[in-house]
Amino acid sequence: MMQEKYAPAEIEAKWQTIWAEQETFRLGKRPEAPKWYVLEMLPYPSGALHMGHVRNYMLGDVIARYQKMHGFEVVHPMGWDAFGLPAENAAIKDGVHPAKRTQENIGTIKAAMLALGYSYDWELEVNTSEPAYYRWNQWFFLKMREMGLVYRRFSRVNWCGESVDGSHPCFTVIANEQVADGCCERCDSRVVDREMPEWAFRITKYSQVLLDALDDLPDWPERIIAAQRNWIGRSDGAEIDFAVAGDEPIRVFTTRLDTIYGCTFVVVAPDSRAIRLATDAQRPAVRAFVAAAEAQSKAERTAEGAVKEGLFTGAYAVHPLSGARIPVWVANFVLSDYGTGAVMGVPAHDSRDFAFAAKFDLPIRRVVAPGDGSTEPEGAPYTEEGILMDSQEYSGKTSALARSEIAATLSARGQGKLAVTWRQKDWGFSRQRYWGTPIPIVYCDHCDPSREGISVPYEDLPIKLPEIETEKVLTGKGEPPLAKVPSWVDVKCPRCGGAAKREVETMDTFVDSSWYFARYLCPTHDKAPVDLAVTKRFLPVDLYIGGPEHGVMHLLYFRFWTRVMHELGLVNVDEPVRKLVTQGIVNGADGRKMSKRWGNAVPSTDLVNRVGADAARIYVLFAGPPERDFSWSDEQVEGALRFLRRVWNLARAFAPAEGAPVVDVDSPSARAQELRRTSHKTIKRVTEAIDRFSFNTAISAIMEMVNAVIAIKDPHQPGEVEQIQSSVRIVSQLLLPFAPHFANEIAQAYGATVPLEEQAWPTFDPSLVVDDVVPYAVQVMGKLRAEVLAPRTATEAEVRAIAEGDQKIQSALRGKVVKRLVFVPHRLVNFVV
RNA sequence: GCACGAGUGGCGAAACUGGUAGACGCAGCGGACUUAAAAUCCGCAGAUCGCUGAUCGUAUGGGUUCGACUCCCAUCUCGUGCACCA
Repeated sequence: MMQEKYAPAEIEAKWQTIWAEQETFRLGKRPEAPKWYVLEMLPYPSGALHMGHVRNYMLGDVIARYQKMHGFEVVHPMGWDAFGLPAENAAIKDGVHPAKRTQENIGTIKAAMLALGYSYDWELEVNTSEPAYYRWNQWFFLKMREMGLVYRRFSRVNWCGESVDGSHPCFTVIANEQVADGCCERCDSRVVDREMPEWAFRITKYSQVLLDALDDLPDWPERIIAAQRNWIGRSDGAEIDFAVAGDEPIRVFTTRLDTIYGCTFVVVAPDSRAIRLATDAQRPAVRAFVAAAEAQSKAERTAEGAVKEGLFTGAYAVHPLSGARIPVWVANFVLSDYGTGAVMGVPAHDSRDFAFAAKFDLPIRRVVAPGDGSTEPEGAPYTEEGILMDSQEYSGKTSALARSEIAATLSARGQGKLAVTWRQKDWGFSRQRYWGTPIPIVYCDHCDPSREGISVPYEDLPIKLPEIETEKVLTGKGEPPLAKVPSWVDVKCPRCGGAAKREVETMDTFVDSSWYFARYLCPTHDKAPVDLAVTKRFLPVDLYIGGPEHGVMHLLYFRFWTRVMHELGLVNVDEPVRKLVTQGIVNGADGRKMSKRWGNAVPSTDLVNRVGADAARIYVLFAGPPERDFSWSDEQVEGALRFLRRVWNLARAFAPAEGAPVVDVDSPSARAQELRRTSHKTIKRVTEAIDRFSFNTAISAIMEMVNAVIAIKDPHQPGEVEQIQSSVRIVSQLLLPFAPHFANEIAQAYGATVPLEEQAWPTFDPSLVVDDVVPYAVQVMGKLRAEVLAPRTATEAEVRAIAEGDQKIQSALRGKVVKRLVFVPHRLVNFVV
C-alpha cells in the first residue's frame, strides 16, 4: 500500500536497511558472471561530504546499479585516503591526534554516503592509515629498492625555513602546491630552495612506456592524455659538445640542431660548473652571481616577468663545426636539471636567446630563411623552420634535412649525437611529516658509513607509526616529527645489532593511492599486497571516475605502479583503468569552487534532510553532463523533488490491489497502444543515454514518458489502466540507477518481491520503437516551409507528392522551377529551385 | 608562450555519423481548484515586425554545402593543465 504523500525519509531508511540486510551489493554473489569494476577516486576524509563529492560518487553509483541490472558481477568499493597534511596541520593547531580526527571524519562521511544510498560493498573498505594497508607500502618500497626503482639522491626542494615579519617557519619540505607567491601557505614564511637528501622512485625509467601506452587508452579523455604527454614531455633533439681549453667540453642540448651556425654564445646554468669555467678574473663575480641565483627560490625565479640575468664567465668555447670562438655565459634562466644544464644561444632563431642577446649586446647571426620566400621578421627572431644559409655545406638545405646531416657529421667526429630529453623527473617521495607511511630504513654508522640506508627485513614489517604525545611531537617546528620520538628512532641495526637510527621521513601519500584499487579486491589478504588469483579476475578497472585535477600526478603514478605490480607478478595488466571519466567542478552559489576553504560548501546532509537522497541524486545528475562544471542552484532542487512527487502520485493512483494478476488486454485502445510505444521508445532512449553517460537526457526522457502517462485523463477504455500500470513499472525500473529508494518502493507496490537491483534492466521491442507514419520537414532552398506526415514506407516520389500537395509549399513554389529534390528518408525533403 | 576544453533563450541545458535549433527542467505569465494560501492540475512562452504570416537568431568574420550549433580558415572571450624546458 502506498502512502498518500511521498515521504523520502521513511522510504530511504527502509531500503537502506533492506540493502544492508540482504547484502545486495556484496561482491562474490555472481561468480560465473562477467565482472564490471567501477571505481571512484578515494576521498581524503575531510570534514563533510559536500555536493562536489556527491556528484562524483553519483556517476559511479548510476553505472554500478545499471551494470548490476545487466547481470554483471559488479565491484564497487569505497575507502579512505587517510594519511595526509590537513589532519597533521590541524593537529599542530589544536593538538588533536591525526588518527582521532581522521577516524571521526570517516564516520561522518561514511554516514553521509550511506544516507545517499550509494551501492558500495563496505566489506571492501580500505583505510590507508592502518598498518594492515601501509605495511604493503613498505613492502613495495623494499621490493622496488631491490629492483633499482628506489634510490636516494640529493635534490633541490622547497624548504619552509625563513621567518618573515616574525612568522614561525615549519622547518620542513613542503610540496609545490603549498607554496603561494614564494611563501608557505600555512605560516607565511619565505620558502627557499634547499639541497637535501631524499628518497625517489625511478619513474623516468618508464617515461617512454607510459608515453607510448597513452595511445592504447582510447577511452580516456583527450585532455588527460594531452596533459600526461605534456608532463612526460619527450623532446627530441641533439647533444653537442663545445670544446673548452683546459676543461671538459660543454655539452648542450638543442632541438634545433639546424640553427647551430647561428650560435653566437653558450649559456650554462648557475652552478659549480659555471664557477669552475670562469676565468680567474671573472670568478669572484661569477661566484657571487651563482650564489645570488641559488638564493632565489624556484617561485621567484619562475615568477611572471622575472628578469633575465646573465654574466660573462670570461671563458670561450669552440664551435664544433665552424671553429668560431664562442663566449660562455652563465644565466639564471638555464635550468641545471633539464637537458644538460647548458644551451647554445641562437638569438636569430629563438625568442629567449634573442632577448638575452639584445640585453647584453651579443651578435645575432641569421642562418635560416623562410622556405616559402616570405619576408623575415625585422627586429624579431625567426623561429620557424626553413632553408639554411651561411651554414657552410648545409646552406640551401631544409631544416629537417640539415638536422639529420649535421647530427651524422657530429656523431662521426665524436662531438655530438641525437638525444632525447624528458621533462618528467623522478618522483621524490620523502616527507618530513608524521602522518604518513614510515620509510623502512635504518642508518647504522658502523655498517653503512656512507648513509645509503639499510633496508629493514621483510619480517619486521609493518614498521608502525609510534604512539605520540601530539602536542610535543606535532609542533610544526624543528626536526621532522618522528625524530622527536627517541623510543622509535633508536633501534638495533638489522645487520650488526649495534645502535642505529630509523629513517624519520614518511612517504608521500600518492604512494597510498597508487595501488589501492587492487587492494580493494582483497583487503584482508596478508601474504602480499594483493592476490593475483583475485586481481586477475577483476582488473583492470572498467570505469574510473574522479576530478581532472588528478590528470598528471595521481593518474601517472598509478599507471607506473601498475606496471611495477605486473613485474612483481601481482597483477596481469599493464594499465589499471580502461575508461576514465573526469567530472566537472561543482561551484558554490558564489561561483567559486565548492570547498570548505571558501565556506560555500553545501553539505550533503543539509540537502538530504530537506528533500531526501533521491531528489538530491536526481538534481545533481539532471543539472548537466558529468564532465561539465556546474553551479549550485537551489531552485533546481525543487524541480527534482516535484518530479518525484508527480511520479509518486501517478503510481499511487494506479497501484494494483495486492496480489492482483497482470492482465493482458486483447484489443487495447489506440491510446493504450500509443502509450505502449512511448514506453518502449523511452526504454531505448534511456538505455542509450546511460551508455553514453548522458544522465541528464536519460532523466529528461523518463520525465517525458511520465508526462505522457499523466496526459491520459480518464482512462476507461480497454487496456488503458493495464498499460498505465505497465508503464509505471517500467518507469520504476528506469529510475533505479538515479533514485533507487524511490524506484524500489514503487516497484514493490507494483508487485516486485526482490529489489530492482536483482532484476534485469528492461528491454524494448524493436517493432514498437518505429512509427508507421513519420513527420517530414519540407524545405524550399533549405528553409523550412511546412511539415507533412508520410507513411514510413513512402518512396521519394510519394513523399514529394504529399509535400507538393501542401498549401504552403504550393505558394512557396509558385513561379519557380524545381531543379532538384533532396530526399532524406524519414527526415525531410528539400526543393532546390 | 605551449597544450587541451568551452562559448546556444532570463537561467541549467538538448539536438547521436551535417537534415525541423531550443527537447526536458528552473524561474516567469495566464487559467482551474481553494474563503485564502500552499500543494496540485491545465495552458503560454527565442527575438523582432506591418502578427492567419514573414524576417532574424547557436561568441565574431569568412568559406564549403541544397542545407551548418555540427565541417574548414581566421579572430575574440572564458576555463584548465604545463611553463625561462633550450
